[in-house]
Parts: sequence; structure tokens; C-alpha cells
Amino acid sequence: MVSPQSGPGKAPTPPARAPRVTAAEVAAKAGVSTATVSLVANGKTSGRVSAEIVARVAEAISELGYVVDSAGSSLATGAGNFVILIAPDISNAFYSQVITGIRAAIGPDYQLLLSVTGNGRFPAVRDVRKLLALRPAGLLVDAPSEQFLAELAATGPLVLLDAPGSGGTAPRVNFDVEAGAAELAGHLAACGHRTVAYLDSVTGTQTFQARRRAFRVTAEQLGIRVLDGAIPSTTIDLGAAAEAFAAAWPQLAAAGVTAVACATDTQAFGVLQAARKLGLAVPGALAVTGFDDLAFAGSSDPGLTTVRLPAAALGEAAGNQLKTLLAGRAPACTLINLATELVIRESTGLRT
Amino acid sequence: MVSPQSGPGKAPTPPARAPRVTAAEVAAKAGVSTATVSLVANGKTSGRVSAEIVARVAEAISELGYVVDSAGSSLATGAGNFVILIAPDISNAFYSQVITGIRAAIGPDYQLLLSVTGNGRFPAVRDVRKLLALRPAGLLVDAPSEQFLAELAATGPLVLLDAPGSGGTAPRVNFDVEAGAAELAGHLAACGHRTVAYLDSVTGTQTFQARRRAFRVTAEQLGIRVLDGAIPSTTIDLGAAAEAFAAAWPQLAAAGVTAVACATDTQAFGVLQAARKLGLAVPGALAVTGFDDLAFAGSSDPGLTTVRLPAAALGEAAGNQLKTLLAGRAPACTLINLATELVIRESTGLRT
DNA sequence: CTGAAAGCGCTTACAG
DNA sequence: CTGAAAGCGCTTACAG
Repeated sequence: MVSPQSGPGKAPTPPARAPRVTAAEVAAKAGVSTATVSLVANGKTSGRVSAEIVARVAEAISELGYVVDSAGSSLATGAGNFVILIAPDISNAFYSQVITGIRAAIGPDYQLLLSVTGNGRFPAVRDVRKLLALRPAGLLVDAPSEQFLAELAATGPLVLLDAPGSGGTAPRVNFDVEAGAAELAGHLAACGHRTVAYLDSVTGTQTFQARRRAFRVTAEQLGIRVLDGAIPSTTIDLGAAAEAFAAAWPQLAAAGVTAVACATDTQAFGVLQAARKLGLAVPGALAVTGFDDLAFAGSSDPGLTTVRLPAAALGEAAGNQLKTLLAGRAPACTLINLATELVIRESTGLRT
Repeated sequence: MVSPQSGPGKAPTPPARAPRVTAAEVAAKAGVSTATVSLVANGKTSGRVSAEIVARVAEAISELGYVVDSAGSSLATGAGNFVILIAPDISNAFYSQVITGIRAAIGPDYQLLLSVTGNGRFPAVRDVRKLLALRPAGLLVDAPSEQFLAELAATGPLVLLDAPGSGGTAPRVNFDVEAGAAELAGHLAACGHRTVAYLDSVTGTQTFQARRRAFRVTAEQLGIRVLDGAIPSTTIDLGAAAEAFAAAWPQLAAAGVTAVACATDTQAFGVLQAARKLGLAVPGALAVTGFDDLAFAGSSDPGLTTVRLPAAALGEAAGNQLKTLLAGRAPACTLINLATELVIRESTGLRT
């Protein structure tokens, strides 16, 4: 009958923390041991606890509003009941769909928490360790750099998202960015472009290297000259991309550049914005393209030609892989490659 | 000298978890007790541990790569060293800046984790409890509903963001959305609009009620008729807003609506997209406005007139308030109201 | 079918 | 200045 609210002797030392309901309180109320409470709370009762007692304990749990304490549980079992998604830029609109997919896949048994890092940057060793010290049940890592992956070395259930070419044994779910990049290069060639610049993301990430390389290779096969690095790489930030492009434009113009391919839609929007300020007609004077197909791509001025990456499908596939891992099984398929698709809008057009 | 990697008797039962370095191992290596390791690891040594021992332990810590285990620490102290931000739609581009502000303010002592919920929806009681069971050191809650706040009742360090009019005693950092909404109404009146529709967010959230109410009140004072609910409220999603607007347009047109004010930029982008598909000239046939001033607002077609909400400042102020709370102090100021500003672009214009 | 007890890794009075 | 010990809340063999 330990009523936490009414205990007169409760030490009021810390702030006004909510009184934590413990298994011991539930046990007392139901007249059983904490071991039994644990069994019931975790649904491990089959053939181990009588139906009558299960009912009694369940009632006490719901009356008291008991929730298994994560710290205690983690300590005893080795890991908590939550999963952490690490991504370089979670606030990118792109992740909204990825996250929705993940949640749908992992279900209600695990909480999904996001680790936030700087703009398009990955956390330092130090931060990774702190994250691991939290004892997540599993980790989802989006668009990791090689270095990051190395630091992460062998840490329990792990699924990689959008991580082409990474070593290691973790299951991966990728976009077929190469096919998309090639298709994009083909489109620009068909539009008559002969000299283009590529604006890359500053993140040292495989997926961006793959986009850039595939674009370049196909473009050059088709007789397009690709000015690599003519625009310094930027974070995945509209403003940063706008600035970088504006600064580089005189040089690009002199070199005869008629199109800029960007590693992400967000950067492409920045280029569009800068182009407008510079008085450049798009696509007349300059064509612009991205990767992602964010919802905004349909309402930018002009609409953005971009390589669509199926974000929700990525999240869902990754969530499913992780769930398999968490259940202690090996995924049937260790590498999933999702098809991409070129979406043509007004930001590119036939050159006359 | 317990080297975790080399122990031959290590049970290989679970997956390939990284060997966890414990305080006991550090203590053994440094020839001290775990109590001393704890003191050193937490920087609580001043006047309690000799410089020589501090150095010895620190060296062992860095050699072993020891990180204080969050579960153990949480259990012992009552709370972990991380903070959770709960927001209805974290993948909104808006939060990128809020998060940056928060991180800058709380510094490296606390990890920032985001709780992800559905599109513009708040987590259920069940999820909140699971979150609290994780024992966060503090909570930041953005744009909460009344109901959510009630469920949260008295749970240690808590700061509310963009939560006008909420009861309770938690420190709050708000936008002065009323002033912005009034300014917006004034602008539409000056442009000659006489009948406007308001597209609200479906979230049952104070900040949205405040935006809507303030807009309506000022608009009506200025002789504008506001069609409330003529467009059903939507989630903060471009596509949902586009659909809702398109479906409602025949009715709006019949009622003489010449402008749509949206609760968020994202929804406004949806209306812009739908208007384009319907062949409506913006702002000629229809003016559109939002709230936020996302980076995209400058590159939509046409540029979006919107009430700028200083997102980074919000995050930073909230982070500072929380830090004060975490330090056990009471914030000097319990309600911070950040100024907003109307940004006029091409999506609104003088009516002829 | 049920409970007593050990142990997960840490922190914090308390002795010395 | 330093360490032995209790305790945070839970889970899991192990007895019964």
C-alpha cells in the first residue's frame, strides 16, 4: 500500500519529479513478487504465470500507471527498448518520410529517437560513444561516412541506410543513385548541354560520392564536360548553396557552363534562388537539377528536375531489417537496392 | 588487468556487442576504487582527489576509451545526461534551426534526442510514459496541445516552446504570433482583400489557435470577412494542404475569396502548388500567405509572403532556460516572447 | 507456478 | 584524500 503521492516522509530534495511507480509498488499492490511483475509487464507469462495472477498484476499495473523503467531494464538486460537513428541532417524534409517508414516498420515495441548533429555533419567519436552509452537496442545510420562507420565498429544491431559501397557486414538499404545519376546525365545531354558544373555536399559520404561519380562518368561518355569542384561543396543548406553558386558564377559563365547538377534538392533550391537574384533565366540561361524530389520540388520557381529517391520505402525497408536483427535473426537479404527515377520539370529544358 | 577483448571465457551469447568498458576495469588499471573513477569521470574532483591520482585515472579512461554508462548512471542519480525534444513534426525544415539553437545553448554536457511522432500529431500517453521511462534529464516540448500538457504533469525540468496560453508553471519561450498575425491581416486589408479563407493546422495546438484568432480579430476589425473552416484543417504537409485547398476552391470562389492565409509555410506551398494546377494566377486571382519564413519561402513560385518566426532564437532561448533548470536554478524570466515580422514577397499584391 | 537472491554499472553518503 | 558499501529498478537463472 505504498502510495507514492501520500508518503509524508518523501524527500523533497530534487525538483518536482513525478513520483516514479516501481515494480515493487505494483508487486505490493497485487500481492506478488517483483519477479512476477516483471514477467507480466514484459508479456513473458505463457506457461509461467497463472491466468489469475496475470490478471491481478495487469490490473495493478494499469491502476498505478506502471511503466517498466528503462534504466533498470537496460542495466539488467544489456540494452534499452529504443532505437536511435543517426543522420547528418534530420531536419531535411526528406527525413520526414524516412522516419514515417521506419516507425511503420519497427512498430510500437521500440521507441524511435533521433540523434541530432550539425548541418550535414556527422557526430564525433565522442558523441557516438555517448549515444552508445545510452544502450540503444539498435542503431540506424543514414548516409554515413567511412570514418564514421569505422568508429562505430561492431556494436550490436545496426542497419545502414543510403550507404553504397561501405564495407562491413551490416545490412544495408540503398538507393540506386547510380542509375538515377546516369539517367540525369542522359537527360542533360539530350537537352543539348555540353558544359555543366556539379555542386556536391560537403559531407564525406558514400552516397554523395556515388552520385557525383556516376553522373560524371555517364556525362563524359555523352560528350559533356563536367567541371568538378568549380563550385565548392556546401552543407545541405539552401543559403550556403546559394552563396557558393553566386560566388562561382562569373567563373562558371566564363567556362561556358549551362547547367548545374546538385547533390540534393535543397542545394538546388539555393542555386535557383541565387540564379534569380543574378537575373539568370532558368532553364534558358541555366538548367538546375537535384536529388531527392522533396515535396517542394513541385512548387519551386521553376519546378525542379530531380532524381526521385523513395524515402518512405527506404525507411520501411531499413526498419524491417532492424526488426529482424533485434529478434536475433539474420535478414534474408543483406543488401536492398531501391530503384530511383528521374522526374523532369521546368528547371531543365531543350537548349536551342 | 581485465582486458575485455581477450577474456577467453566471455559468453558469446548475444550478437556481437562491443565489449563495454566499465568503471571497474578503469579502476583496476589505475589502481584505485570505482568511486574515484566516478569522481574523475564526472569532473567532481576539486579538493577531493589528488592531482596525481586524477592524472592516473584520466589516462586509464582515455586509454580504455571509457564512457560512463548511461543506464547505470541514470539509475544511481535518477536521470540520464540527455534531453528530449518532443515536437509534432520534427522533419519540418523549421526545426532545423530550432535544433541548432538548442544545441548551441545546452552545450556538450547533454545529448539532444528527438522524439518522433506522426505528421503534426502528438504522442499518446503511452508513448510519453515510455519517453519518461528513459529518464531524460529534461524535456523540451514544442507546440504542445493542452491535453498533452496535462498528461505530462510535473515531470522535472521542462521548457515549453511556442506554447502561448498554456497553463502550468513551466518556463515558456513563445513567438509573438499575435502581432505577426495582426500585421498580416493589415497587409491583406491594404492590398484590398475583402474576403479571405484561413487554412489551419489540424494539431490541437495553442500556437495555431492564437495565430488564427489574432488574424481573424484584426481582419474583421479592418472589414475583411474571414471564412473560417471553409477549408478543412490539414496536417502540416504540402500534399494534404494542396488537396484540401483544391477540393474547397469551387466553394471559396463562389464566396468571393481572394486570399488564403495558411497556418504554416508548408501548407502555403501546398496551396501555391494546387493554385498552379487550377490555373489560378497568384497573386492576381488569389493571394497566399504562411507562417514561418522557411528558407524555401524565398524560392517558391511565387515567393511567399509570410510571418517570420525566429526559429534559431527560439531554440537558443529554450535551451538556455532548460540549462538553468538543469543546474537547479530558477530561470530569471519565466516567459520569453520573441518578436515576429511580416515578410512581404510576391504571393500577395495590390488588388486592382 | 512462484519467490528469494544475485547482479547489471554507477554514484553517494559515510568512515577512515 | 580514498575506499567499502549500500542502493537505484530491473531481469533472470535457480530453487522450491
